[in-house]
Amino acid sequence: MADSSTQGGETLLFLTDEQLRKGIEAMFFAYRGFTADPDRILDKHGYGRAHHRAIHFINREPGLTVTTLLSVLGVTKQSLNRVLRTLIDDGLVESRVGRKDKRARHLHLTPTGEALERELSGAQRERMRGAYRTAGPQAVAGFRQVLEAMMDPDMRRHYQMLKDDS
Amino acid sequence: MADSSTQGGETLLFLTDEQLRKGIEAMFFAYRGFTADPDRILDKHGYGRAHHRAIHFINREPGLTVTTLLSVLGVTKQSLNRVLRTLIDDGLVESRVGRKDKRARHLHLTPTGEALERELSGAQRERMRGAYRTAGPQAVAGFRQVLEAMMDPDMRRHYQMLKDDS
DNA sequence: CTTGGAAAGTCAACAACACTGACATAAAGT
DNA sequence: ACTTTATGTCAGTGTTGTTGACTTTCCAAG
Repeated sequence: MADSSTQGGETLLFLTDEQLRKGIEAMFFAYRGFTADPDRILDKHGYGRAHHRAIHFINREPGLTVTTLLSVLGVTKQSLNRVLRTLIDDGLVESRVGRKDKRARHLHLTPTGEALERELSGAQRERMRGAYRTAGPQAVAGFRQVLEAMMDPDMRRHYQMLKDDS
Repeated sequence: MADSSTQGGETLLFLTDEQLRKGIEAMFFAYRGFTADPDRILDKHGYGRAHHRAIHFINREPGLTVTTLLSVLGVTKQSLNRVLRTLIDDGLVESRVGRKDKRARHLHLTPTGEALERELSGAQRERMRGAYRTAGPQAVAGFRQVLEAMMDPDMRRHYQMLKDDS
């Protein structure tokens, strides 16, 4: 099982099961840290992780439609609707009828929504910034490369859509 | 990539909000890919992610006690107990009364449990192996360094307990 | 030897967040 | 005119997490 593989002329990696498991557990434990800070903030406001995800992607791409958000998040419309409903009712998200296509609803954050978004992403960026600083610039590049390779192709498309600064 | 310079011997990273957000989304999308394969397998067997986590850590450290597992997973005993109950009733996990301390229950996988563990970890290792190969050996080191730095200290202890091979 | 507390298990209630299925409406496209 | 798309909603269900209360077992300290 702890095999090394020859990939026709490509880089050879000798990966033992132990090394792979270490990577698997790193994902598990790191993801917990990754969500810990936002979870605390969300709890204060009476929201959950699902609200965070919606807010994040509405902020990333203001005016995106419900269908687009649905495909990014990978959940059912019933599930998203429950979350979106509360955010709209609470005045964090605005749903505007499309001008060209009047069926579509374009989602925007209100000033209140933007304030929560900043609070959430600020905490998460601090965690990310700290990890980056500890690990160093070389590590950051590798981190992103491995994560990108780990995504399903559909999700990678959404990811690569984001501008990069690199 | 990440701009860097040296100041007082320490490497400084100049990280824009866009770069940090890219890292945040990488975590989000990658974690989805990371759990996708096991989720499909678990579904076939009528289990969920919580069962997977329990099986994983019992396999990693056979004979660990319920309390230890509780602290690794970071859930309440009521929540774990529900999951553990089904795994024991289904004959995947064995709960042995401690010899020294008869209150403690030491958890082991049965052959059936080990079979499911191999199925699950095999799929997850394949995904990890593929990502590693795509990204290259340099990237793998960075990946692990950033993830480790992202963990909460308590979780990092559990992570570092694992032997490494590297 | 008694007692305090730790380890484990269980019951009940509840909440967040996902799912399926069914159905309704409006508007766009053919 | 007919079909498809986008959205929203109602109802029901399942997994996984939470609190709180309570019991049994049993180690260990007084």
